[in-house]
Amino acid sequence: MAARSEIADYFTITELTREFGVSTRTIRFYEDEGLIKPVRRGRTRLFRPGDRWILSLILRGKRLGFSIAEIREILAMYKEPPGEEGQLRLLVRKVGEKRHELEQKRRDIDETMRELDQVEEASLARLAELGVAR
Amino acid sequence: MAARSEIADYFTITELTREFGVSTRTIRFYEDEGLIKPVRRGRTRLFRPGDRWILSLILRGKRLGFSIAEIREILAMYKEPPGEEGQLRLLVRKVGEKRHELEQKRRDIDETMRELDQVEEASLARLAELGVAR
DNA sequence: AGCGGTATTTACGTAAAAGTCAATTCCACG
DNA sequence: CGTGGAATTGACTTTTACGTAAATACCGCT
Repeated sequence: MAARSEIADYFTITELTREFGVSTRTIRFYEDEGLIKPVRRGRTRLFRPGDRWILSLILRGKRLGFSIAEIREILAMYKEPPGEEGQLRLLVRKVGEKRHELEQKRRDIDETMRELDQVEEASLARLAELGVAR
Repeated sequence: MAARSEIADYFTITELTREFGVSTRTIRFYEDEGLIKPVRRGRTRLFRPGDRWILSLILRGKRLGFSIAEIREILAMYKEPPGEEGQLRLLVRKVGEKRHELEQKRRDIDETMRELDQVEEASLARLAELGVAR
């Protein structure tokens, strides 16, 4: 039973590669970048649920076209809110900016979807013609 | 009046760089990649409205995290639908795949938005506490 | 004819995000 | 105890998407 680490609540790196479809190199890269910090037993990495959660956040960010640097920023927002007022206001502002970016992406998706709909419609219409003609 | 090309309906490369906030290098790169095909007067590029439209599609694709190769595929879908049935069916399938990708991105955006909402809420709550305490 | 400004071409450079490869190291098992 | 399979490390390589610089060309104006 090599698939499951013996002490529960820990994932091995290969479990995560299988679950998320990424390579070990990729996960190690994110660790080198300081995004994930798995604990170690000897030299081998042990990923806790929190690490797994962060990995999923990273991959989600990548799907949305965010760079590692941007993902790092987003992750930073998820830490406990700072105690100081100025930092809090700054955080609120950053959240607002990210929201605008995401709204733009949503508009981009909607437009693209509409265009794809038209492509499909035209194709189906053309197929119908062919079907009738046969 | 160097800003506007004298024969209407044509845009110069710098007009486009200004409008879209990209460099001439970027636009030329997309041309090298075969995505845009401006006409030439001598050696200088003249962009027609269609070229401008394609450029906006490319940049929209980039905002959504698509690679040049993926954008090339999407653009290919926008050409007149093929006449042959097999090609038409293939096109319809590709459109479906892209739609799934976009739907995934939309889910990703929604999740991220929800998390940002929570970050903002927590921050505002913390700010309120500080306000009260002062 | 000369000049300033804009475009083009060619070629090399580079940063981000991994892939690949080789050399260990660590174990659990027979 | 030694061996095969998973993990790690470090170094080098690759791909993508442009940046940047140098040399050259063209265009309208004076």
